[in-house]
Amino acid sequence: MHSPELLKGTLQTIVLKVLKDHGRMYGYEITQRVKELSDERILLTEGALYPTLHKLEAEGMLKTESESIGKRVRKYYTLTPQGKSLVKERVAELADFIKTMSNVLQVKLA
Amino acid sequence: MHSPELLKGTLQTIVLKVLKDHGRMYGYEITQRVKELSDERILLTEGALYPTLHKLEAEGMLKTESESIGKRVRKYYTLTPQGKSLVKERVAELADFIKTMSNVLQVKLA
DNA sequence: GTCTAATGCCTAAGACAATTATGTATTAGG
DNA sequence: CCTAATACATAATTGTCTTAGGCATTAGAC
Repeated sequence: MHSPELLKGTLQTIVLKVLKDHGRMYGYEITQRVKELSDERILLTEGALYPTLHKLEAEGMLKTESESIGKRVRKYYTLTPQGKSLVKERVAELADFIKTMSNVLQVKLA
Repeated sequence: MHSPELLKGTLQTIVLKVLKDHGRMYGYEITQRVKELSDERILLTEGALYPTLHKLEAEGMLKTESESIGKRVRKYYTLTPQGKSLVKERVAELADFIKTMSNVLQVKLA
């Protein structure tokens, strides 16, 4: 697990990007996917994830559909067209940030 | 300038690393060096820098010497042996974080 | 058959690092 | 003379996240 401080500011970008690549997903699924992609290093907490999803929805970046699985309800999220634009922006921004940090730290990126 | 949220958690690492590479430095000098290394993208604010330097000093990671330049006083910071260990840790941690993020975002790092 | 871990959603209180806003003072340059 | 750059510093506020709750269903172990 990474020092959680480093994750700050990256959560929205991660969520958006995973949704872009995978399409329709529900909250829990997103946490699992990120866990997998990050090799257990990024463990999204629910207290951070759900507020973020709700915020992105309120801003019109995501739309939702609820689906019943047995007696359980799943809430699926999909990117809106606006959301798709935002992903590009955010990913570009974070990629640029990563490159800048690599320069400053003079770290080689294999 | 980057979205400032992304910087969170990286400030200590940046300061430590710059001090390791350049040796004895004073606060203002650090801001200028980081600005240069980051191609104007990372502009350390004083409200963040000085508290960080003081904190690292209080933890025994840095030692200080004051020097008079004309009527002005400069406070020079140098890494202690403990500080040198910390740099390695922090840089390794951040490098690992960067790699993880690159995987999750599937960004190519030229 | 019962108990635990995993699945699945959610909100609220608090921590923490950084931004923004100040304050003070010196020095170089137009 | 006045402004921008140099140089230090602290306080109030902001924002994102962690921690800590709460609720309910389902699969699997024993």
